[in-house]
Amino acid sequence: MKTKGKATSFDIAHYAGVSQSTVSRALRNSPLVNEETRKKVWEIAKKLNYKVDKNASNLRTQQSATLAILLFEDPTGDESQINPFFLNMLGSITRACAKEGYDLLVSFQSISQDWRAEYEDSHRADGIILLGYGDYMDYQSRLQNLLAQDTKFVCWGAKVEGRPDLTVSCDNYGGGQLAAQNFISANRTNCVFIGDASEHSPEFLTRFKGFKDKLEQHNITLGERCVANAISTEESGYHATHSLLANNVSFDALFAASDLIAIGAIKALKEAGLSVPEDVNVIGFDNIAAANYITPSLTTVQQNTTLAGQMLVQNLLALIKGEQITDTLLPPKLIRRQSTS
Amino acid sequence: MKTKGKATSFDIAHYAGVSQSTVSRALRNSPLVNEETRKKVWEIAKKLNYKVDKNASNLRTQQSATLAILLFEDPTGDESQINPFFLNMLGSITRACAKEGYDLLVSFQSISQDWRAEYEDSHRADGIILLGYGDYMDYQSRLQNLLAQDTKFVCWGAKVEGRPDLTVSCDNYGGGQLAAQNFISANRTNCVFIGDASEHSPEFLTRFKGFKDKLEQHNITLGERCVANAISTEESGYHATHSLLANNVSFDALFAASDLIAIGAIKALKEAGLSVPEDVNVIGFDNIAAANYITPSLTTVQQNTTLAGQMLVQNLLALIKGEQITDTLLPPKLIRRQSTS
DNA sequence: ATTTTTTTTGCAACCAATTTCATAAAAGGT
DNA sequence: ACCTTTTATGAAATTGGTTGCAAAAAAAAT
Repeated sequence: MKTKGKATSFDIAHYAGVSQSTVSRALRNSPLVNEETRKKVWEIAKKLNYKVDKNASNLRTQQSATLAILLFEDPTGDESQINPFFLNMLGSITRACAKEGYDLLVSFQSISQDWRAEYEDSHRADGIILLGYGDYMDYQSRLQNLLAQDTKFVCWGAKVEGRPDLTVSCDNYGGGQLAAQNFISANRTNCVFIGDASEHSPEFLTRFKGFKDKLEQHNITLGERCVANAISTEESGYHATHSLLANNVSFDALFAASDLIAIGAIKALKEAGLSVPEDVNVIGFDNIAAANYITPSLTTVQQNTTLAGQMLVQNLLALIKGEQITDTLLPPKLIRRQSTS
Repeated sequence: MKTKGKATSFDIAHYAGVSQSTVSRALRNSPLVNEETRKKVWEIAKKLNYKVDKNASNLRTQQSATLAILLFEDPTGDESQINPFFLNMLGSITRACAKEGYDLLVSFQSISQDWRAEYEDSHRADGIILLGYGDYMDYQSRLQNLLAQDTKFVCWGAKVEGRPDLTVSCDNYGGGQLAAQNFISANRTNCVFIGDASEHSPEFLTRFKGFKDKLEQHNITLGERCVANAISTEESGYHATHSLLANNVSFDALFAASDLIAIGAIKALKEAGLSVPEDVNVIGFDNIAAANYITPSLTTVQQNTTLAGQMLVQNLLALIKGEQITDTLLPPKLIRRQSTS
């Protein structure tokens, strides 16, 4: 038994002495075909090493059993390094997809450029997952576009009031509160926040709000001078902390909007002769692998990436099925390590 | 202008008052169509937000502009953590694909199970990239299968004599030599190696060989007792080093087959009251992010993941085009940090 | 033996593009 | 004006499955 090129269902039909439709039915285990026939067809299919042509199949059925993920690059534009947190998310999303029998198309996107969010339009994918920090203000009109085209998609990240996209996110507000509570318990009341606390980074802003509100509940106010802007990189965290110190802001507790920022901050503190946690308590956000490796190891608000991946996929699939779904908020968890006392 | 459902080329044809064939040609910028017609078609296409249906297109052209990557899980079976080195590779491969205008299908695979390497057979992808450590002996027959089916694929990892697959890999032998050379220069001659130095992990074995050969060139022999078996995890590295110490093997230089192993090793050394680098010099392999964050920071043999991703994609595309390609060996580079003196 | 019901099967339309081939229209040459 | 060449277009076949519909075959009921 031999074939030139790839075997098709017609080849099988020929060898099995049945029609091609019957082959198709047999292979999809349709109850319409006789048990014997089914067996014969499967046997021959295996012998010919036949595989359904997904293009043909998808074309006919108008679906693809594939999801796409758009990863928005960090604003750094740094070619070499990808934010480890998102790499983690990518891993868990891939796993979640596999579990549901879906394939995953991966694509990196520059925020600045036009999205190549054509996957769903071009029938490559049944739905899209959007993932990434960055200036969310840019997204707005594009999200509207996706909605207008009735594209199925879910976003990772903060829910923004008035934005109609479906999101899965960590409870950033609660996470900020956790950090504040920890400082309060340790009686560290001279707090600073490092990170972009503007509407350009809704996640960071929400973390900041939770942090600030919890502090205020305990009559601690966070002055303007106690907030230093930073994007989610080590360098940015380093510089922000550095300038804070240069401005003679004194503090004994530092909450960073992300672990990378925290790592940079610790470096700046050390260089300034301050010790962590004795002089300054530090808490980060994400719980990336490095948080456990640095010295002192970093206390941080963990985002459950495994669960996040699962929920993103699950919600997207539900959305595709036409079910009514709502935004999902995942509980954060404080991982205590050496950087807090 | 409105459409129910997605617009097709027929819709455009209708609005443009031309045939569907002409629309297809116009959109693909065929020189066969008149400039005016082309413009009109493009305009209408944009207005209708038309996107070529990839399923139909791929079905007809028998190609997909998509590559697939199979990531083999670490033998640990640990659900939560993915080897950061491979995550990095995934990132750089994704980038390389994007640069070449290809999409990437990602799939995690358990080595134990049957591969779902059907992407190419089922016309989902034009070629496959295989990535992962693990027991390569298992792969053998499966690789043969792929070859028999004329599937286009390239592997990341050590070239194994007699195995006919095309590989892109780091010069592991040279990397091992680099490590040895460094120890020799520092006059550290009581060396040990941690990692699976068997044919089950050809990469590790090659690193070991390079290490051992270079030492022997300087009349230093590496006894059997100086090799401790470990897979590529922190825990495994910890335990291997621990048992080495328990067996009273004394050494002043340790070469780990991977950074994760090295990190575990350093932990074990510290616990045994040994200091790094004073008592023991440690060198790892990979240069994962954590290598830079641990204390002392880890001297390691860097694998250039960016280049690796590019070469994998580049070679695979060449292979698909039918070009003659050869195995690629990438130069390793020693990154000196605090763990060596 | 005949009718009714159930189980299997095949024909052919369909999905949305690409591409070959034939042909019409326009341009160029004498 | 007539023939040749060039340019632009459309009709229709093709890709490999899936599925509605009609019909044949088998089983059950009368």
